[in-house]
Amino acid sequence: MTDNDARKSKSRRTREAIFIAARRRFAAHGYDGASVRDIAADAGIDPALVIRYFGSKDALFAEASDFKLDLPPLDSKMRGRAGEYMVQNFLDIWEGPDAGGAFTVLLRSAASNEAAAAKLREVFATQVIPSVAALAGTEGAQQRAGLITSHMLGLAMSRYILKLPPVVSMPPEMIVTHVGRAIQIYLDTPSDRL
Amino acid sequence: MTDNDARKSKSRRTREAIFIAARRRFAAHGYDGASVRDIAADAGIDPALVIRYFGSKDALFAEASDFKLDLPPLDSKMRGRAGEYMVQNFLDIWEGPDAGGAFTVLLRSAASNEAAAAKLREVFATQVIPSVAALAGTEGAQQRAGLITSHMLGLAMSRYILKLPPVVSMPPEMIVTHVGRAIQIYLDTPSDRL
DNA sequence: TGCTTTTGTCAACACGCGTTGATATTTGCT
DNA sequence: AGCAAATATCAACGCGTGTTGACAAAAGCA
Repeated sequence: MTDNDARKSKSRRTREAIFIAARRRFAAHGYDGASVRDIAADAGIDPALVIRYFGSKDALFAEASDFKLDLPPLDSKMRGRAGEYMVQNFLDIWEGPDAGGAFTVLLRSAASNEAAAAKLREVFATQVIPSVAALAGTEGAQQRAGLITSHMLGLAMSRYILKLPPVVSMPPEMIVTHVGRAIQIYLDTPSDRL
Repeated sequence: MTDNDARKSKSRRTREAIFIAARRRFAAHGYDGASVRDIAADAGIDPALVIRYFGSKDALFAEASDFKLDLPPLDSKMRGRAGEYMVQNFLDIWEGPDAGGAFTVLLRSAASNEAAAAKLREVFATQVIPSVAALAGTEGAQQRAGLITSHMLGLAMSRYILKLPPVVSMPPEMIVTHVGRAIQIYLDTPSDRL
């Protein structure tokens, strides 16, 4: 047991164990496919504790699928390369140490779970659209964001959820180059030509 | 009861009623969310009949999610506009009279159901890749198909499954124009620059 | 040491699920 | 009409689910 762990109260540590197990299970099997009993088993505790710590399976899922995109602000120098930059950032998030994080949880369940879908729509409205607006102007930001998200979401689905073989084995640079270019076009298209 | 119906044996009609109800339920709620009892209720019959006619829920789902893309062959004249053409075709399928068909069933469940995901991968391998190869050559067809599918799949997710408002309300021509152009680029990029 | 609060276990509940076999009803044929 | 086959109903099974409340062990504090 590390010092770090020792400093945490026991309750905090089990709560975290449950949370981590839940995120992994939800990310791998979706909301329906991950049972409270499975999560409890992974965390090494009794199923009843899951409920005691989080109130309900729904509440646990809500917490496990909560996240912020916080796209780092764009350096003005790379205007014109914002597309590539966004895709690179996207890959970093999905393939970084926190893979299988809240985003995976959300996307895995959103297609068959209305609550998850609603949360995803909210993320889109409150985080994606404003980002795009800051980058390419308010006018037509919703359409731009819609087109960009269509591509990014499909990329995530193909590569991380459905695991289509050619998409899985594509080198990151290739994705950055080509998808980046497509997104750049969506950013650069003048509003009156949308 | 129409003549058409009258000609069908009673068993055939109930089988079809079950099938239609199943496709609707699966398309709307996914594999887990659609229960045999729900489907039976929609079809106006006993749950046991569902099993007697289809063997199991799995088998019913397999049948309800089976489909062929059969993209119409490209007229050589519209080479150079193949991207727009593909997107137009895509929209026709999704928004035509058979909306909520097998494709919706599959996509709605693929994220949280491995069998559905496998079937989607199979469609991609046996129908999408060859189509792209016929259009842009064998070389790099897998990567091209991967990039194109990333965009198309994401469009389907955004517009029909998750229903992101800006994407839902986009006029078809706008989608055809912009997404079509992105796909055209994926088709036109020389193999050695992939 | 004793008492209180925290943390965890256990058994059980009510429910919905897919599926089954026995039984009833309807249909088609002679 | 009467028998046989096709079609549909019903009740029940075993199972897994989320959740609950009663109880047990552990920890913190006087």
